[in-house]
Amino acid sequence: MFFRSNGSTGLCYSCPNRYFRFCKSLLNGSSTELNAQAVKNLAVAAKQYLYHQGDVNQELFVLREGWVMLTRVSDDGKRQVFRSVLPGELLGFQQYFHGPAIYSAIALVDSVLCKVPNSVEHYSTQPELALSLAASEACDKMLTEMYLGNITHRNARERIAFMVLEIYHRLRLRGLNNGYTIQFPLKQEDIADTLGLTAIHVNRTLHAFKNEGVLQIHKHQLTILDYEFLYALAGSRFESGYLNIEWAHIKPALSVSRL
Amino acid sequence: MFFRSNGSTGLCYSCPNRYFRFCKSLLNGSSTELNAQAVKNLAVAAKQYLYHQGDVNQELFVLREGWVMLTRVSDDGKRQVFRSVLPGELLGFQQYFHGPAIYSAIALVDSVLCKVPNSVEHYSTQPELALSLAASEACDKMLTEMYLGNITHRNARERIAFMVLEIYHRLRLRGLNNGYTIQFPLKQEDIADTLGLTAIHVNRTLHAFKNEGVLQIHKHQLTILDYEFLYALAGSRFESGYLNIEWAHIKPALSVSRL
DNA sequence: AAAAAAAATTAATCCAGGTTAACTTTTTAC
DNA sequence: GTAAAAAGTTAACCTGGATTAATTTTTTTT
Repeated sequence: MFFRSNGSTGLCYSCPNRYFRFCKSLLNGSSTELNAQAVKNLAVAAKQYLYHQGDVNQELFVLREGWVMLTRVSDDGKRQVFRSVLPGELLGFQQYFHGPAIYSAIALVDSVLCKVPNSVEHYSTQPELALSLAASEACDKMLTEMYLGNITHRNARERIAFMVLEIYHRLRLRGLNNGYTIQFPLKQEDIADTLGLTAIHVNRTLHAFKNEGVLQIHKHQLTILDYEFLYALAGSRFESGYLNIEWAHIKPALSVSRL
Repeated sequence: MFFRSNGSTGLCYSCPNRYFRFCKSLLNGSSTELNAQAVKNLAVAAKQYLYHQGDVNQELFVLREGWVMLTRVSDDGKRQVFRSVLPGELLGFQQYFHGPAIYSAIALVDSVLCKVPNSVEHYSTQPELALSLAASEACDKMLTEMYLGNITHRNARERIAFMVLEIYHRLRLRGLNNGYTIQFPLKQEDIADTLGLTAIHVNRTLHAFKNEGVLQIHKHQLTILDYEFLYALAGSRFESGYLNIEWAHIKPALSVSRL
């Protein structure tokens, strides 16, 4: 990991994430010194932890590029995967600044993060930023609630269909798809620990999907072969389109056109 | 439902929830006109909906007294229970003000809510309030994540043990317990729809707990008979005590003493 | 390029919790 | 106070996904 200041080069002004809510608030801030100019970049190599559960004094980051996974091992030794953090999303906010982290953050591919100012004083002078933070937390909460709804009362095929579509759509809104193909660094065990299944059953299900011509994963590339089928399996979870409320309002052009 | 203004009577100043973070911020606000004085009370009878999924222009509330449950029926007809809202907690915030609600809010017992100011302009003049909002969302997110972790990879007994302890502790922090007994308006079907079980299996499990002298529910009163046993079942979820981080910091005296 | 480690694959067996179908008790409505 | 509806209870049977165990493929390290 290394830090590089963004102050003089003003990387924010050409960042592909600059239209995402929190970044926009940073750039719109009345005091550039406390906002975009104060952002520092941080490179993290694949498989490196950004921080570990229990760490204190953690910073607030926006993922600039790459893929970060939030995960936690509980006392009974079981591992829970909370979610993936995709470019433009915040990570590291906690209700109490500098309290211990409840989960670890690991970069699954080479990633670049932006460390952003995070102090009560800072937010006091930038109320819009504090509100963006609340919106970001509300968005994460909604995503978590969707997963909760997906996992309670739905079977393995439906869960996996949901997860694949959810991630596909989140990447597509960022233009990070190539048709129906996306980069997909999650292992089968990661999928299992996200959905409350065993890696073995995830394997069985993915294999069935491949045989049925629904979906295939090969060398960290995921291709959706039968979108309609997946949608029919997972669809009722997307009904109100609340998955992408935030992004849709920010990058409307991207959210519908490109495929 | 009826509204009553809080302005002249200043109900906030004697409210038992006034030390909870969001309310404290309201009371601390520089402009009392825009804060505590602007709060309006709203009474909702048991079994009445406060709002329905899909409703737009919903307001932001703090639950003053009572019990509100957040629930949603998805396209496939299945019902998901998200969580219970207990006194002092916020409900109704969404990333986009006045966007459609993703779930319904129903009062399970006669309840009183406080409608609080909720507009961009308002938060702009009260950055501390916006930050409290972010903290509240982060707290909800954490609770949802805990449930997600509880439900993935844990069996029915453990899930129910967790849920009972979680709710018991949240009530106890508010002094809303009577020893090991609490008011418990949730039906077995509500528990099932929260935990991803069937009502029948919840019934079986609760019955077993009763026979084992662990726990009993009778006439909407829940009594924990063997706390240690429940804790051993659900315990590893409480390990870092992050359940009550927010409250512990605000009402430390209550959180440990009374039982 | 070889060795070691990690991840994916496959099969056999088993059980926690779902499903269906009564039936009983409690609560609500009139 | 009675009827109707809702909630809780119980039992029999069944299945989706867990468990265990072994093997193959891929990735990483040296």
